[in-house]
Amino acid sequence: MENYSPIFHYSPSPTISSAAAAYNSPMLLINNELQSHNKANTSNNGVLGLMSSVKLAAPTSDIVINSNHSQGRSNFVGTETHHEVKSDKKNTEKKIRKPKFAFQTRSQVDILDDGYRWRKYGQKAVKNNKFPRSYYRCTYQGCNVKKQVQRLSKDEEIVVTTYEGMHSHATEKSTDNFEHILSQMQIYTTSY
DNA sequence: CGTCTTTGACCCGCGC
DNA sequence: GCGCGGGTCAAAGACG
Repeated sequence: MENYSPIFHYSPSPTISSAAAAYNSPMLLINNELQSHNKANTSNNGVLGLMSSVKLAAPTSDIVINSNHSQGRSNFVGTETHHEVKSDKKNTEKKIRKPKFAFQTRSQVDILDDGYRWRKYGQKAVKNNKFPRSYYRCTYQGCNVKKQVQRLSKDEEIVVTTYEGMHSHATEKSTDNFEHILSQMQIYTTSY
């Protein structure tokens, strides 16, 4: 697999979408023209039907972002979960909760470029799913953000990307397209 | 040669 | 306690 392509041409934008900014969470660039690896023949313009249906989901949710386009196809549903993590290995059983943020995306490529650099550190077969789940960590020094990428076996075009943690740095790339999408989103918060 | 992926082993929590 | 499933580590290999 290749590295992330450094070529990104999103037009500059002065503002950051409120949703992603609120979470201080990685911004998903819903734009896969940069998916240079050829898992699927990306001979089209790189849209790959991504924009047609984007969803966000997670097993447990605190925050749900949902937006239904008038055509009923631009579905954008987001959930943020909190994951308990031990801060120390010893008796400091201080479990801190890390925010989790899962995107469910209809795409033929597994890896959605969100502007950050990720290093893959694991891959596991998932039960009841013929596709493996991949584990990535942000390579920025001191940034401990992780993400998981998983394709549903129910619907092979659905890719679930789960972010965990908050980036301590900015992306190197513009987040324009995502902002455009997020501008159409509504945010619903639910408490559990 | 440095960076990143691959992949089996290992660890840990949880349910039985 | 044991087995299973999910998550991580780390050595080895691939690649630019």
